[in-house]
Amino acid sequence: MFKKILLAEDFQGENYGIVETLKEKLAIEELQNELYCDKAFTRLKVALKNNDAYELLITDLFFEQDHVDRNLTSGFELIKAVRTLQPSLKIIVHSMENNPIQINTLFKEQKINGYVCKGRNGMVELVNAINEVYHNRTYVSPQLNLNVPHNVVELDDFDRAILKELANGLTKKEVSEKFKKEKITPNSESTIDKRISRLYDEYEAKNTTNLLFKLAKEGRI
Amino acid sequence: MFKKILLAEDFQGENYGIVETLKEKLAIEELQNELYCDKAFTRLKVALKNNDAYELLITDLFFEQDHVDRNLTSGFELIKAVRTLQPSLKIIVHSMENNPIQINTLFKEQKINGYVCKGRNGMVELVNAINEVYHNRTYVSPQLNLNVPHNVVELDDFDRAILKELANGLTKKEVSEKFKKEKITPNSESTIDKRISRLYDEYEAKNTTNLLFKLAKEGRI
DNA sequence: TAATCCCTTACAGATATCTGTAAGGGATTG
DNA sequence: CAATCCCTTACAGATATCTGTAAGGGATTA
Repeated sequence: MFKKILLAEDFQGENYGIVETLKEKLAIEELQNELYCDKAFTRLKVALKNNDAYELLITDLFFEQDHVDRNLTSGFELIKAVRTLQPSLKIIVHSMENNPIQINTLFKEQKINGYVCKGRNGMVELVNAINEVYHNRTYVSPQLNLNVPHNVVELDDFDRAILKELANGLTKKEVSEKFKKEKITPNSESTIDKRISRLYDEYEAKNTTNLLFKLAKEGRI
Repeated sequence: MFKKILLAEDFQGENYGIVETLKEKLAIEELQNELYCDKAFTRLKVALKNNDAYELLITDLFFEQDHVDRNLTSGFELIKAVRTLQPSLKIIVHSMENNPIQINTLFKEQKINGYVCKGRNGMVELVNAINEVYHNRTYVSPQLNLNVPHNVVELDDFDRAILKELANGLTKKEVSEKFKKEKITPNSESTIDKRISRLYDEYEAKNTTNLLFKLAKEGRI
């Protein structure tokens, strides 16, 4: 079994519940926990430097902001940072997120090893996930159906850049001007128009408001 | 200290974390926990019938749906039901909800005794809350300021009706026409315009897209 | 090399949005 | 009763949105 595990989870109750569960069900020699992404990252970094690297990271995706300044603000960012630091680290995500697209992306782009939904069976699943991942298999909560090829058209960086500004209430003209100022290309109003129109088709949206609302609800932006 | 406490919390990890914390920090003779509202309610009912009533209920507000049929689907409903069953029961709510209006309503209308936000300090606060409530005082997580609803202006039914249609991509003219057809008043394009403009002020939104996006992200619609 | 495709851009016209002004009516208040 | 407030509605003008057409350029392919 894993000898050294790090847990990143900002809810104190959940954090404690996981620690106690893992102590009880699995014989983990070293099990540390952190409430902040930055602290978790520092731990991983120091351990690696001391040739005593962690073998498994269990992390939440959403971390609430409080008075503490932070660099890494979410599990997504933590995972991304970890992957450049210690690419071989096993990662299990434990979160409320249930959007198959987001989760699929984590498996595909960040090569995470397991995904467990918080819920009524969360601890049982987490223990199973750790066992599976230890044996180099992946684990996904059974209630999730990741096979949704559907009309999944991925947003690219340009799409996201446009959508971000529109979400903030800029007009297309303002978006165009901002892109020109920031040397983002393409940047003509016309091209931006075209891109958005294409997204209307892809996401079956009727107008900008409808598009942004749908994407926000689906957790894509 | 309380002799008999019931916990209603659907996340297994959080549930376990709370139980272990209370076992460790407080000497509770009887501490039961349930993952479903209905089961919690049944427990309360049976205990009351046997003249062995619970003294405190700690409950979450949101309970995820799964394959199990359910009658009570949320902490709100559980609390409402409890108040007709056992009006004197002390209640502490432990949830992610941070909308002051919702929480204020719980204090005012349901006479809950404490409110603790899930978070990095959740367990410490929960223990404090239990102590306070035991001494007949109320407890509210310090990060919540219930007296300053700030920019929190509640949406009324008319607002919601308009926003729902805009989110679905209807134009204001179409919304007006739909309202006329469905005998929803007021329904002139002008009044709908005015309402939305008021919401721009209240939520500091720049246009419809920005407004809908903000509200969607805040989970208000 | 020529044909083709797709992206970028410009422009234009029909709608839609947003912000004023203003009139009328119901409810409240002095 | 009159003054006042607020809601509803109409209307108008300046912008913004959305959808076409079309021209030019780079990349791919026959």
